[in-house]
Amino acid sequence: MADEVQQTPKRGRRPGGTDTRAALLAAAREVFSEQGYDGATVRTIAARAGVDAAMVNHWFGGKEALFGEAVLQLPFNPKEIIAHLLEGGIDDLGTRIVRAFLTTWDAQGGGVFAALIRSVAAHEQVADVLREFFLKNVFAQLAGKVADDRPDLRANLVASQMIGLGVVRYVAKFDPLAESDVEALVRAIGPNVQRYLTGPLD
Amino acid sequence: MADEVQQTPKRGRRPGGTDTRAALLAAAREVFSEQGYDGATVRTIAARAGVDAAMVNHWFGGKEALFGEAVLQLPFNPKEIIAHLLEGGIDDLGTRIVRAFLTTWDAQGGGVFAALIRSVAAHEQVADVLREFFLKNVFAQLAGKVADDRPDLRANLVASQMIGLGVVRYVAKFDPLAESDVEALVRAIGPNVQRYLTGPLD
DNA sequence: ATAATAGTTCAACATATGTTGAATTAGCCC
DNA sequence: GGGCTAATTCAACATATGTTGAACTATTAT
Repeated sequence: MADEVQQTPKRGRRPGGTDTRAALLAAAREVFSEQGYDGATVRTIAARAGVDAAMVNHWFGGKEALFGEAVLQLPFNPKEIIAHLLEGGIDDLGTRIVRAFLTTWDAQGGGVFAALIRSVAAHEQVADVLREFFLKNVFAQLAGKVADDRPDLRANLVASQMIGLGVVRYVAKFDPLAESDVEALVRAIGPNVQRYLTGPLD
Repeated sequence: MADEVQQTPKRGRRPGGTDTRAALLAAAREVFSEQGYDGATVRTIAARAGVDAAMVNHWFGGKEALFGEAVLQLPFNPKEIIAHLLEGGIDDLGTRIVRAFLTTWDAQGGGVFAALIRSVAAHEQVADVLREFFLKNVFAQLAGKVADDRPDLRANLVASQMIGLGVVRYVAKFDPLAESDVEALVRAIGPNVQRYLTGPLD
């Protein structure tokens, strides 16, 4: 009598070749982007992926490992980008750095950059990881190409302008900078970056 | 016989004119500086102040209100600083802005700047408050003094370089920039800020 | 087909945290 | 000095969160 329709069973393995791991990674990138490390809960991420929270531990071993795979696995390869930039010579390198920076992060809607900043700000450990990352992937490559005196400082100065640009455009969202089009900002900021690369520092 | 020394009683009102409210404010500034809004727990702040966690609710009504009084009440007056900077004319304003920025935040050991960034990053609301604050106290004053074309964008650009400098020096702590002395950075960064103020933007 | 394995959910645990109310004590006013 | 008020601590609550183990089901291997 009881017309209990056999719904999709709640427990046990799902039918079909579902890729829960990939779904979690995608959801994690989204939620970490929106909420930062602390704000993003395992439950929220799992819900977005349509699976149980326990899957995070099953597939990644925990929240922190998931973060490592989701956010630090950037949606592009910085090493390649920089190598490519350096091929173009150093004369208008500042301009090209700014353009590459903006087009790269704009493509993500700025969310990934904001997530990185949030995580760096919240966790000293994350800051350490990123510092290491910058040193090996960005600064090391730049150092050999810029002017001879104080190349490390020059790389830091470039980083300061780029990070500040990212914070103002993607996190704090100051107008009109947040709404300006890429080429206008390239013209405004590029020459300053160029001075950090090849100009006199005092 | 029992030589039980009468220790300071654990409960009840304390003897002497203790200013618990001020102690909490001081502790809150410290802990928020070190840990950011989420990282700083009410219990940690209260412990640092040497009182019970319930005092936060008693004196401030809750953690959020305490944060508002502790961190947003900056240890200096930005409006005055900027007004003073503008009195010196516009020719080397960029240099003087960088010097004022560094000496101001260096005095706090960089902790207050880091706390602001952490809070902005973690809470959208805090970001709104600060954006408003910047607009009224900083940008509005600058806008009338810089070059005529696109004064708002110029102010944003200056902010981007200053914020980036702060993040690299106080939050991410990239070397050698984090360890450089103030005047070296003034010489390196000042001219770039000056260009944002008075130079051509394209 | 049957057994083994991997994937999945559920419930529960342990911990951390902001908050609250009762109990307790010091200062103040008459 | 006696009562009233404010200050303070303690214990407990409610909630949120990362994690874990048991139970259950689809797939895979034999």
